[in-house]
Amino acid sequence: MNSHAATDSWVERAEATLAASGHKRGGARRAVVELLDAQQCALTAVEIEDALRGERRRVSRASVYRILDELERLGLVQRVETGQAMVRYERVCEHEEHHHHLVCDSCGLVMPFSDAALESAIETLSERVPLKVSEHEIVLHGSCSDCAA
Amino acid sequence: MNSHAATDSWVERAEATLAASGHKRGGARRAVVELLDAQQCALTAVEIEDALRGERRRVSRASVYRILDELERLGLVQRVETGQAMVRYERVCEHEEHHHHLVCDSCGLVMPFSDAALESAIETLSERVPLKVSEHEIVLHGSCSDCAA
DNA sequence: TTCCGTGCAAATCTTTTGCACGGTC
DNA sequence: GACCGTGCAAAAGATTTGCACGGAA
Repeated sequence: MNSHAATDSWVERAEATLAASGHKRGGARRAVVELLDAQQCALTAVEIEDALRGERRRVSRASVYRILDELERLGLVQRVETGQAMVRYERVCEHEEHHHHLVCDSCGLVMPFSDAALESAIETLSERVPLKVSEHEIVLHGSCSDCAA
Repeated sequence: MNSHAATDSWVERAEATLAASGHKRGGARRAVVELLDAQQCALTAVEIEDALRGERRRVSRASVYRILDELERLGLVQRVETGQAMVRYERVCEHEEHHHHLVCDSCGLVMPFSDAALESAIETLSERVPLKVSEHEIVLHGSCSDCAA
């Protein structure tokens, strides 16, 4: 029934990957997965808990952390370290442009950005470095338009 | 006696900046400053505490955090988020090349690197982005030569 | 029926804070 | 002598873990 076309949504891929790795379904995890799929940018565990409490169904914070942990292990989400108190998480899309983050140190706003020149510099660089590079994270800090005004 | 030439060491600049901002001297802070000056790369608060316990003089962890916090506020050290449990800190040198970090996710090793093309990509990019960029942090994750072997 | 997913509460770990004492200016 | 720097212990905040129950297979 399910297609395996390149247009599969992230939710579908997540569910499939979870099933393939021997997980049963669960209401809390489904809610988290659907919430993450609807996001523009990275969320903290607490933000996820709060969003779900109002919207879909209540999910305990412990479950949020456990679910994020498992999704990360399966490569479905990635951690984003913004230098703020809490770690953020966002879905990893196969067919989408790789992006990084802008952080406003004044109000905490986090925005995504992407830049081809930057990616290419990273790629070139990765081969000259004494590390078998698997991932990279870039965060620009500063003041957003509102805060700089 | 002290010169103010461009060859002033980081320790000297740190002491001068601290004095200028109204700080008295203190044995714990001097020990932390000297330890940081001797480092090749970023340390955690706990690593600093441990290193000092053996070497110079015992410094309480609370003091380590307070000292790092103050040094960061004065622009003398910078935080490095490696995605590991604890934040790392390293001195900021005026006359030294800006650098970033390689992190081995397997053994935790942290190494510095620098790359002109990367910096230039960041610089160009910073002007096109909806954020008044003040700093940037780049971390490459992977396996070091030992762990990849 | 078996075992996983989840909630709750307690534990753990990192970082911060309150308070008192001793040193610097 | 006034005030800052520091240690100690407790607090605070984020994340993890132990345990028991209910739901999925």
